[in-house]
Amino acid sequence: MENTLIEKQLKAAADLNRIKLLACMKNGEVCVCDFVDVLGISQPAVSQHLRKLKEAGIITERKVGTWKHYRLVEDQTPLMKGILEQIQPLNGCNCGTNCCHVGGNDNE
Amino acid sequence: MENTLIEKQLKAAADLNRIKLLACMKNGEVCVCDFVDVLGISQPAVSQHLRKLKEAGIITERKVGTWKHYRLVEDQTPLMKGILEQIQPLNGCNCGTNCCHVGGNDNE
DNA sequence: AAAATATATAAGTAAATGATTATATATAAG
DNA sequence: CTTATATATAATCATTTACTTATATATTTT
Repeated sequence: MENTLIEKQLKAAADLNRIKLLACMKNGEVCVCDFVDVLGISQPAVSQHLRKLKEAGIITERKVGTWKHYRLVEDQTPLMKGILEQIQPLNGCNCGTNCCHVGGNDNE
Repeated sequence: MENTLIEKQLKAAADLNRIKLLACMKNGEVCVCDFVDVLGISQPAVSQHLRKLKEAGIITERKVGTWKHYRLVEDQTPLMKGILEQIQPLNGCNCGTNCCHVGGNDNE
């Protein structure tokens, strides 16, 4: 893996809010609205963090109606595998439990 | 390992110049003057990068007369072990070969 | 002791970053 | 078709960062 990709992924991971986003996604898909509650920052701020993680190839997205579900990509680089192993999963933030569309959960 | 240490070490590693410093030190001790040539930045800039790596607990130093030799700490955190594995060693920058005191090498 | 050398610290600056508010887009619901 | 909802983008701003030059400290050499 070349140094520039290493740098890009390290930069993407080197932020406490983005670490928390990754910690959330260790349990599965999460939608944007959940992250807003978890991080206590504005929706656009969350959106921008997610974009940075996506551009580094760490996460991917899936559109579900109006919502967007984000998750870790399946084949992480060796670098990200190692980093993700060290991040403790964060519960209570995935769509299944407290998503914006609780009571009408459309995960299958 | 708690998230704040993870963040600190990721931030310390998430810079191309500091990645190169780490790549140099994979081969052993390096002194500051060597880094100046390798990175093409000023001596104070190098000094500041090294301080950041030191404050994150990634490297340590040893004083040798007027010089200071820097090296990776022996017991890296699991996080840093993983990251360092992905950084390719960079040759031609350690004290043994082109140090400021070539011809009077005092490594033992 | 004075001069030279290696490194660190301080002060200042430009660029990058992470937040905000405002707005745009897209889908869903009435 | 209008309104509401979820997310993204744009514009702006404050903070942090990475550099520079200037200076301080410590050691060695003369």
